[in-house]
Amino acid sequence: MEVSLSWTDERVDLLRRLWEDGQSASKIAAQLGGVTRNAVIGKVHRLGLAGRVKPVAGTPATTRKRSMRESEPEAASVTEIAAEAPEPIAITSHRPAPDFPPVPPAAIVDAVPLAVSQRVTIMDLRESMCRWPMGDPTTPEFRFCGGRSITGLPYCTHHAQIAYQPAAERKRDRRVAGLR
DNA sequence: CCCTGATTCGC
DNA sequence: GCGAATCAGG
Repeated sequence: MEVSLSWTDERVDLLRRLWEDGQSASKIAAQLGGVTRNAVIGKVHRLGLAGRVKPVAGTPATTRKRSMRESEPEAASVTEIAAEAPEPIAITSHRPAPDFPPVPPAAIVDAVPLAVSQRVTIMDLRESMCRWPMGDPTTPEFRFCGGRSITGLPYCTHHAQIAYQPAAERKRDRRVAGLR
């Protein structure tokens, strides 16, 4: 049967946690899988938990940009008033985020479909590079994927999908290598 | 150029 | 309700 990747309770719940945890929409999308960051943002708004980082009133960033598609010179009202409103929200100090699986299960490490990457040694590994382990870490032949990693995550988009498969989907969802 | 979230609107 | 396209900004 086809598991339609929609906003199930589980996925919405995960979305909530990650968002409130300060994760960016693109990272959340990468971990959810099957959705774009736009989808995530859209959902976040629909859930009513948007406006995470609220700039203090008076900040240039507060300047509301409306009328993108519509050149209608609408009088600013609700939006601006809302922007002026006091912030009851106590800014929860930056949590380094409980972070997720540091390393993928050894099981898949062996089954890694090395194909796209160039593989680098730990010497050449940079912050922006995928840390997906390839080979036996105890041997000098050990390498990392080295592909362009999602900022904030240790893996490239390809390996992130493998490492962060939602438990719900994982059991039968094998679309690992087939995204856009 | 990389990224961020915000908004609109056709579906 | 959903999310691509778009916008605005860092």
